Amino acid sequence: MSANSRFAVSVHILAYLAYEHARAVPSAEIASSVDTNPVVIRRLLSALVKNQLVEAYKGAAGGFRLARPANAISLLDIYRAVEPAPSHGMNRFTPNHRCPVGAKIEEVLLGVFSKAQAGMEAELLRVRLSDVERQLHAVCPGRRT
Amino acid sequence: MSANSRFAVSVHILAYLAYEHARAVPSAEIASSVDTNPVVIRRLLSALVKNQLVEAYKGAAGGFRLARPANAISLLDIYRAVEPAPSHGMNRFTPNHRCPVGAKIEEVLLGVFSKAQAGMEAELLRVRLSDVERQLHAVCPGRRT
DNA sequence: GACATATGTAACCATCGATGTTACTATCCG
DNA sequence: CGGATAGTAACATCGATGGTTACATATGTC
Repeated sequence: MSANSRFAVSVHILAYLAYEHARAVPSAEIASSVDTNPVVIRRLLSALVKNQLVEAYKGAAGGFRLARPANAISLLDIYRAVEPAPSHGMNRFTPNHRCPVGAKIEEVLLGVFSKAQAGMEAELLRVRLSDVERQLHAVCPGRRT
Repeated sequence: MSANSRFAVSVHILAYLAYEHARAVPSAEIASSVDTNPVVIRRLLSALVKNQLVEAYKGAAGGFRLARPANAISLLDIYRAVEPAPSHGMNRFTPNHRCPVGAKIEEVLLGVFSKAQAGMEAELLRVRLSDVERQLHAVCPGRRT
Protein backbone atom coordinates (compact mmCIF):
# COMPACT_ATOMS: atom_id res chain seq x y z
CA MET A 1 0.00 0.00 0.00
CA SER A 2 1.58 3.31 0.83
CA ALA A 3 3.66 4.56 3.70
CA ASN A 4 1.26 7.34 4.68
CA SER A 5 -1.64 7.11 7.08
CA ARG A 6 -4.28 8.71 4.89
CA PHE A 7 -6.23 5.53 4.33
CA ALA A 8 -6.08 4.44 7.97
CA VAL A 9 -7.22 7.83 9.21
CA SER A 10 -9.95 8.04 6.58
CA VAL A 11 -11.43 4.70 7.61
CA HIS A 12 -11.37 5.94 11.17
CA ILE A 13 -13.19 9.11 10.13
CA LEU A 14 -15.90 7.25 8.26
CA ALA A 15 -16.27 4.70 11.04
CA TYR A 16 -16.81 7.58 13.42
CA LEU A 17 -19.42 9.12 11.15
CA ALA A 18 -21.16 5.76 10.88
CA TYR A 19 -21.10 5.48 14.66
CA GLU A 20 -22.56 8.99 15.04
CA HIS A 21 -24.88 8.73 12.09
CA ALA A 22 -27.72 10.70 13.71
CA ARG A 23 -26.06 14.13 13.54
CA ALA A 24 -23.54 16.32 11.73
CA VAL A 25 -20.14 15.87 13.37
CA PRO A 26 -17.62 18.76 13.38
CA SER A 27 -14.03 18.13 12.35
CA ALA A 28 -12.72 19.05 15.80
CA GLU A 29 -14.63 16.19 17.38
CA ILE A 30 -13.28 13.68 14.86
CA ALA A 31 -9.80 15.10 15.36
CA SER A 32 -10.11 14.37 19.05
CA SER A 33 -10.93 10.75 18.33
CA VAL A 34 -8.07 10.39 15.86
CA ASP A 35 -5.77 12.50 18.06
CA THR A 36 -4.59 14.95 15.43
CA ASN A 37 -5.24 18.46 14.15
CA PRO A 38 -8.70 19.35 12.78
CA VAL A 39 -7.14 20.66 9.58
CA VAL A 40 -5.69 17.23 8.86
CA ILE A 41 -9.18 15.80 9.21
CA ARG A 42 -10.75 18.45 7.00
CA ARG A 43 -8.15 17.84 4.30
CA LEU A 44 -9.11 14.19 4.12
CA LEU A 45 -12.80 14.99 4.37
CA SER A 46 -12.38 17.34 1.45
CA ALA A 47 -11.38 14.37 -0.71
CA LEU A 48 -14.17 12.23 0.72
CA VAL A 49 -16.74 14.94 -0.07
CA LYS A 50 -15.44 15.27 -3.62
CA ASN A 51 -15.97 11.54 -4.03
CA GLN A 52 -19.48 11.79 -2.62
CA LEU A 53 -18.89 9.52 0.34
CA VAL A 54 -19.59 12.34 2.81
CA GLU A 55 -21.71 15.48 2.90
CA ALA A 56 -20.41 18.70 4.48
CA TYR A 57 -22.48 21.38 6.21
CA LYS A 58 -20.96 24.78 6.79
CA GLY A 59 -21.71 27.26 9.52
CA ALA A 60 -22.82 26.90 13.11
CA ALA A 61 -24.23 23.44 13.90
CA GLY A 62 -22.46 22.29 10.76
CA GLY A 63 -20.20 19.29 10.30
CA PHE A 64 -20.07 16.06 8.31
CA ARG A 65 -22.37 13.14 7.64
CA LEU A 66 -22.18 9.98 5.59
CA ALA A 67 -23.66 10.55 2.15
CA ARG A 68 -24.82 6.92 1.92
CA PRO A 69 -25.60 4.04 4.24
CA ALA A 70 -22.50 2.32 5.64
CA ASN A 71 -23.25 -0.89 3.75
CA ALA A 72 -23.05 1.03 0.46
CA ILE A 73 -19.47 2.18 1.08
CA SER A 74 -16.59 -0.23 0.49
CA LEU A 75 -13.08 0.28 1.79
CA LEU A 76 -11.99 0.42 -1.85
CA ASP A 77 -14.19 3.49 -2.29
CA ILE A 78 -12.33 5.10 0.59
CA TYR A 79 -8.93 3.97 -0.65
CA ARG A 80 -9.48 5.44 -4.09
CA ALA A 81 -10.84 8.67 -2.68
CA VAL A 82 -7.88 9.53 -0.48
CA GLU A 83 -4.85 7.69 -1.87
CA PRO A 84 -2.91 9.20 -4.75
CA ALA A 85 -2.18 6.88 -7.65
CA PRO A 86 0.42 4.42 -6.38
CA SER A 87 3.83 4.93 -7.95
CA HIS A 88 5.37 1.74 -6.60
CA GLY A 89 8.68 3.56 -6.64
CA MET A 90 8.59 3.88 -10.43
CA ASN A 91 8.92 7.67 -10.23
CA ARG A 92 12.51 7.47 -8.95
CA PHE A 93 13.26 4.52 -11.19
CA THR A 94 14.89 5.64 -14.43
CA PRO A 95 16.99 2.79 -15.82
CA ASN A 96 19.54 3.10 -18.59
CA HIS A 97 17.67 2.54 -21.86
CA ARG A 98 20.85 1.69 -23.74
CA CYS A 99 20.99 -1.56 -21.79
CA PRO A 100 18.75 -4.36 -23.12
CA VAL A 101 17.42 -5.02 -19.64
CA GLY A 102 16.98 -1.37 -18.70
CA ALA A 103 15.18 -0.68 -21.94
CA LYS A 104 12.25 -2.99 -21.22
CA ILE A 105 12.13 -3.52 -17.49
CA GLU A 106 9.86 -0.57 -16.81
CA GLU A 107 7.14 -1.93 -19.02
CA VAL A 108 7.39 -5.36 -17.42
CA LEU A 109 7.29 -3.91 -13.91
CA LEU A 110 4.22 -1.85 -14.71
CA GLY A 111 2.42 -5.05 -15.63
CA VAL A 112 3.50 -6.71 -12.41
CA PHE A 113 2.46 -3.78 -10.24
CA SER A 114 -0.87 -3.59 -11.98
CA LYS A 115 -1.66 -7.19 -11.07
CA ALA A 116 -0.44 -6.80 -7.50
CA GLN A 117 -2.50 -3.67 -7.05
CA ALA A 118 -5.57 -5.42 -8.45
CA GLY A 119 -5.10 -8.28 -6.00
CA MET A 120 -5.02 -5.85 -3.12
CA GLU A 121 -7.97 -3.80 -4.30
CA ALA A 122 -10.10 -6.90 -4.73
CA GLU A 123 -9.76 -7.53 -1.02
CA LEU A 124 -10.62 -3.94 -0.12
CA LEU A 125 -13.72 -4.17 -2.29
CA ARG A 126 -14.99 -7.06 -0.20
CA VAL A 127 -15.00 -5.07 3.04
CA ARG A 128 -17.74 -2.53 3.60
CA LEU A 129 -17.90 0.26 6.15
CA SER A 130 -20.78 -1.58 7.81
CA ASP A 131 -18.43 -4.52 8.40
CA VAL A 132 -15.98 -2.21 10.14
CA GLU A 133 -18.79 -0.73 12.24
CA ARG A 134 -19.96 -4.19 13.27
CA GLN A 135 -16.46 -5.13 14.39
CA LEU A 136 -16.25 -1.97 16.48
CA HIS A 137 -19.43 -2.93 18.32
CA ALA A 138 -18.39 -6.55 18.87
CA VAL A 139 -17.44 -7.52 22.40
CA CYS A 140 -13.77 -8.38 22.66
CA PRO A 141 -13.11 -11.49 24.78
CA GLY A 142 -14.46 -14.82 23.61
CA ARG A 143 -16.53 -15.58 20.56
CA ARG A 144 -19.58 -17.40 21.98
CA THR A 145 -22.24 -14.71 21.84
CA MET B 1 2.93 -1.30 -1.85
CA SER B 2 5.52 1.15 -0.61
CA ALA B 3 6.73 4.46 -1.88
CA ASN B 4 10.35 3.40 -2.27
CA SER B 5 11.97 1.85 -5.29
CA ARG B 6 13.67 -1.06 -3.57
CA PHE B 7 11.45 -3.71 -5.05
CA ALA B 8 11.55 -2.26 -8.56
CA VAL B 9 15.34 -1.95 -8.50
CA SER B 10 15.75 -5.42 -7.03
CA VAL B 11 13.68 -7.02 -9.78
CA HIS B 12 15.85 -5.15 -12.27
CA ILE B 13 18.99 -6.47 -10.58
CA LEU B 14 17.82 -10.06 -10.62
CA ALA B 15 16.58 -9.77 -14.19
CA TYR B 16 20.02 -8.55 -15.13
CA LEU B 17 21.67 -11.47 -13.35
CA ALA B 18 19.32 -13.87 -15.11
CA TYR B 19 20.20 -12.23 -18.42
CA GLU B 20 23.94 -12.56 -17.69
CA HIS B 21 23.68 -15.93 -16.02
CA ALA B 22 26.96 -17.24 -17.38
CA ARG B 23 29.26 -15.09 -15.28
CA ALA B 24 29.67 -13.19 -12.02
CA VAL B 25 28.51 -9.60 -12.54
CA PRO B 26 30.08 -6.75 -10.53
CA SER B 27 27.85 -4.19 -8.82
CA ALA B 28 29.22 -1.36 -10.94
CA GLU B 29 27.92 -3.00 -14.11
CA ILE B 30 24.45 -3.47 -12.64
CA ALA B 31 24.52 0.12 -11.37
CA SER B 32 25.15 1.28 -14.91
CA SER B 33 22.06 -0.57 -16.13
CA VAL B 34 19.92 0.78 -13.30
CA ASP B 35 21.55 4.21 -13.54
CA THR B 36 22.45 4.65 -9.90
CA ASN B 37 25.36 4.33 -7.49
CA PRO B 38 27.04 0.91 -7.02
CA VAL B 39 26.61 1.19 -3.26
CA VAL B 40 22.85 1.37 -3.68
CA ILE B 41 23.02 -1.84 -5.67
CA ARG B 42 25.24 -3.56 -3.14
CA ARG B 43 22.91 -2.59 -0.32
CA LEU B 44 20.03 -4.35 -2.02
CA LEU B 45 22.21 -7.28 -3.04
CA SER B 46 23.20 -7.65 0.58
CA ALA B 47 19.57 -8.38 1.45
CA LEU B 48 19.21 -10.69 -1.54
CA VAL B 49 22.30 -12.65 -0.52
CA LYS B 50 21.01 -13.00 3.04
CA ASN B 51 17.82 -14.47 1.62
CA GLN B 52 19.80 -16.88 -0.54
CA LEU B 53 18.51 -15.59 -3.86
CA VAL B 54 21.98 -14.49 -4.94
CA GLU B 55 25.56 -15.58 -4.33
CA ALA B 56 28.35 -13.04 -3.87
CA TYR B 57 32.00 -13.50 -4.84
CA LYS B 58 34.59 -11.16 -3.41
CA GLY B 59 37.85 -10.04 -4.91
CA ALA B 60 39.08 -9.60 -8.46
CA ALA B 61 36.83 -11.28 -11.03
CA GLY B 62 34.18 -11.32 -8.30
CA GLY B 63 30.57 -10.21 -8.51
CA PHE B 64 27.10 -11.67 -8.16
CA ARG B 65 25.21 -14.65 -9.57
CA LEU B 66 21.75 -16.10 -9.13
CA ALA B 67 21.75 -18.74 -6.40
CA ARG B 68 18.96 -20.69 -8.13
CA PRO B 69 17.45 -21.00 -11.59
CA ALA B 70 15.21 -18.09 -12.57
CA ASN B 71 12.12 -20.30 -12.57
CA ALA B 72 12.72 -21.10 -8.90
CA ILE B 73 12.55 -17.45 -7.82
CA SER B 74 9.18 -15.74 -7.45
CA LEU B 75 8.69 -12.00 -7.26
CA LEU B 76 7.27 -12.58 -3.79
CA ASP B 77 10.66 -13.99 -2.76
CA ILE B 78 12.23 -10.74 -3.95
CA TYR B 79 9.59 -8.58 -2.34
CA ARG B 80 10.02 -10.20 1.05
CA ALA B 81 13.79 -10.05 0.83
CA VAL B 82 14.10 -6.32 0.25
CA GLU B 83 10.93 -4.68 1.55
CA PRO B 84 10.63 -3.86 5.23
CA ALA B 85 7.43 -5.03 6.94
CA PRO B 86 4.67 -2.80 5.59
CA SER B 87 3.33 -0.40 8.21
CA HIS B 88 0.37 0.80 6.14
CA GLY B 89 0.69 4.08 7.99
CA MET B 90 -0.17 2.45 11.30
CA ASN B 91 3.05 3.68 12.89
CA ARG B 92 1.94 7.30 12.84
CA PHE B 93 -1.63 6.34 13.67
CA THR B 94 -2.28 6.60 17.40
CA PRO B 95 -5.99 7.21 17.98
CA ASN B 96 -7.55 8.32 21.24
CA HIS B 97 -8.32 5.14 23.18
CA ARG B 98 -10.84 6.91 25.40
CA CYS B 99 -13.13 7.13 22.38
CA PRO B 100 -15.13 3.97 21.63
CA VAL B 101 -14.14 4.16 17.97
CA GLY B 102 -10.49 5.03 18.63
CA ALA B 103 -10.22 2.19 21.12
CA LYS B 104 -10.88 -0.58 18.63
CA ILE B 105 -10.15 0.81 15.19
CA GLU B 106 -6.51 -0.21 15.19
CA GLU B 107 -7.34 -3.86 15.64
CA VAL B 108 -9.93 -3.72 12.88
CA LEU B 109 -7.55 -1.98 10.50
CA LEU B 110 -4.82 -4.53 11.13
CA GLY B 111 -7.20 -7.22 9.97
CA VAL B 112 -8.08 -5.27 6.85
CA PHE B 113 -4.46 -4.57 5.97
CA SER B 114 -3.56 -8.19 6.51
CA LYS B 115 -6.12 -9.30 3.93
CA ALA B 116 -5.15 -6.61 1.45
CA GLN B 117 -1.48 -7.50 1.78
CA ALA B 118 -2.27 -11.17 1.27
CA GLY B 119 -4.19 -10.37 -1.90
CA MET B 120 -1.22 -8.49 -3.27
CA GLU B 121 1.34 -11.11 -2.30
CA ALA B 122 -0.71 -13.86 -3.90
CA GLU B 123 -0.25 -12.10 -7.24
CA LEU B 124 3.49 -11.64 -6.70
CA LEU B 125 3.81 -15.32 -5.92
CA ARG B 126 2.40 -16.19 -9.33
CA VAL B 127 5.12 -14.34 -11.23
CA ARG B 128 8.55 -15.93 -11.46
CA LEU B 129 11.82 -14.33 -12.45
CA SER B 130 11.82 -16.54 -15.55
CA ASP B 131 8.54 -14.89 -16.59
CA VAL B 132 10.16 -11.49 -16.32
CA GLU B 133 13.15 -12.68 -18.33
CA ARG B 134 10.90 -14.04 -21.06
CA GLN B 135 9.09 -10.72 -21.34
CA LEU B 136 12.42 -8.92 -21.67
CA HIS B 137 13.36 -11.10 -24.62
CA ALA B 138 10.00 -10.75 -26.33
CA VAL B 139 9.91 -8.57 -29.42
CA CYS B 140 7.94 -5.40 -28.85
CA PRO B 141 5.64 -4.53 -31.75
CA GLY B 142 2.79 -6.87 -32.61
CA ARG B 143 1.89 -10.15 -30.99
CA ARG B 144 1.75 -12.57 -33.94
CA THR B 145 5.12 -14.25 -33.57
C1' DG C 1 53.98 -11.00 -2.06
C1' DA C 2 52.27 -6.86 -4.56
C1' DC C 3 48.58 -5.07 -6.82
C1' DA C 4 44.31 -4.37 -9.03
C1' DT C 5 39.57 -5.37 -8.48
C1' DA C 6 35.62 -6.49 -5.79
C1' DT C 7 32.43 -6.81 -1.92
C1' DG C 8 30.66 -5.09 2.84
C1' DT C 9 29.32 -1.44 5.44
C1' DA C 10 29.46 2.72 8.13
C1' DA C 11 28.77 7.62 7.97
C1' DC C 12 27.04 11.64 6.16
C1' DC C 13 24.23 14.70 3.17
C1' DA C 14 20.49 16.29 0.17
C1' DT C 15 15.94 15.81 -1.12
C1' DC C 16 11.20 14.81 -0.86
C1' DG C 17 6.80 13.62 1.07
C1' DA C 18 3.70 13.56 4.89
C1' DT C 19 2.01 15.69 8.86
C1' DG C 20 1.15 19.31 12.03
C1' DT C 21 0.16 24.18 12.74
C1' DT C 22 -1.28 28.93 12.04
C1' DA C 23 -4.01 32.09 9.83
C1' DC C 24 -7.45 33.74 7.21
C1' DT C 25 -11.86 33.78 4.38
C1' DA C 26 -16.50 32.19 3.44
C1' DT C 27 -20.68 30.43 5.20
C1' DC C 28 -24.52 29.45 8.12
C1' DC C 29 -27.56 29.13 12.35
C1' DG C 30 -29.91 31.46 15.97
C1' DC D 1 -24.95 40.68 14.77
C1' DG D 2 -22.02 37.08 16.57
C1' DG D 3 -20.42 32.59 17.38
C1' DA D 4 -19.31 28.34 15.23
C1' DT D 5 -17.78 25.86 11.43
C1' DA D 6 -15.89 24.43 6.76
C1' DG D 7 -12.25 25.45 3.07
C1' DT D 8 -7.71 26.26 2.01
C1' DA D 9 -3.26 28.48 1.54
C1' DA D 10 1.22 28.88 3.60
C1' DC D 11 4.79 27.45 6.40
C1' DA D 12 7.48 24.42 9.69
C1' DT D 13 9.01 19.89 11.14
C1' DC D 14 10.25 15.35 10.80
C1' DG D 15 11.54 10.99 8.86
C1' DA D 16 12.51 8.00 5.02
C1' DT D 17 15.00 7.37 0.93
C1' DG D 18 18.64 7.53 -2.10
C1' DG D 19 23.19 9.20 -3.36
C1' DT D 20 28.05 9.74 -2.10
C1' DT D 21 32.49 9.15 0.08
C1' DA D 22 35.52 6.45 2.57
C1' DC D 23 37.67 2.54 4.06
C1' DA D 24 38.32 -2.32 5.62
C1' DT D 25 38.40 -6.97 3.80
C1' DA D 26 38.91 -10.52 0.45
C1' DT D 27 40.69 -12.68 -3.82
C1' DG D 28 42.55 -13.65 -8.47
C1' DT D 29 46.74 -12.61 -11.37
C1' DC D 30 51.27 -11.56 -12.19
